[in-house]
Amino acid sequence: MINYTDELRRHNLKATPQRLAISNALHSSGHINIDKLYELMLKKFNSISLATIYKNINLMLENSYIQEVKIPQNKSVYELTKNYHSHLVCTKCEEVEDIKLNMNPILSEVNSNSNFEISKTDVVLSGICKDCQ
Amino acid sequence: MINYTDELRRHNLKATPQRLAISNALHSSGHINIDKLYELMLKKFNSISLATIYKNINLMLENSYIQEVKIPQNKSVYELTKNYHSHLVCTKCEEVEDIKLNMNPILSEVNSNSNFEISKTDVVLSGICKDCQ
DNA sequence: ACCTAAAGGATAATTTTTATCCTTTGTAAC
DNA sequence: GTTACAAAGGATAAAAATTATCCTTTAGGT
Ligand SMILES: [Mn+2]
Ligand SMILES: [Mn+2]
Ligand SMILES: [Zn+2]
Ligand SMILES: [Zn+2]
Repeated sequence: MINYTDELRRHNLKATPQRLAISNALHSSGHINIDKLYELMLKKFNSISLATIYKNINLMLENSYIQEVKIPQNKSVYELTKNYHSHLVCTKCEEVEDIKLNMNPILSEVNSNSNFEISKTDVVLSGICKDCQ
Repeated sequence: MINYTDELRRHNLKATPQRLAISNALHSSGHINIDKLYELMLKKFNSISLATIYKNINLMLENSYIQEVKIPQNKSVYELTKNYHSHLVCTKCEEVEDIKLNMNPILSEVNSNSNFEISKTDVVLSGICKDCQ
């Protein structure tokens, strides 16, 4: 149970109990979609509003406290902002893993092939995870 | 104005006028989202139903006639299925370009770092396109 | 302790997507 | 070319997802 009060404030977000709980849910799940997050939050706050979830997710995204990861053929998942990394998505169990990949080969390839100035790379690799094979 | 009759049938899709028009819209735009596609189609069929657009996009996806590309912070775009490639997205003009990238460096990196069996890679590079810089 | 802008909850409204139902049509068999 | 029929289109209702509104509560600064 990490205390995210300071981290929230650093992103100009008031440290409400709901936000602290969302932070911990994101931390312990790693990556989670809106519906699952709402389910989890209902266990802690039996009358939390779905609107509160949406409002917070959107505000946290605006303030870069969290990031959205778009998953092929599935709902987006959200995670606490961390150092740049790519994602592995298991098509069986739907689990999302972080993986640190060196993007230099790709970035230099783009550089030599086009005049595009890249500012962000989103890489999602789909397949079967260790546990599912 | 390419005739997509055979290509549609190859994917077990009846060649209706609406589907032929959708095919051509996808071909000439390269990548297009649902709303823009609907706008374009309305010009050709002034009474086409939005439901027809959705039904066809979903069926075409199921039959692998088209592919969805999830764009960070934006709506998904759709394209006719072609050989594997990655995407460049301009954050200014929103244009989506295809780019052929060699994924081997990444695939081998994953192989040495984990037991994940990759079957598909989705790479979206965001930045500023040639025309916008 | 007090003040106030911001956040939460309840819920309405809006937007997005899917389902339904009836009419029309693409296409295969004759 | 005609026929037959499953499939597709259009209109629209329904459902699902997301956002807005409004009033109450509260976090955090003074
Ligand atoms: Mn991650
Ligand atoms: Mn493409
Ligand atoms: Zn798995
Ligand atoms: Zn551009």
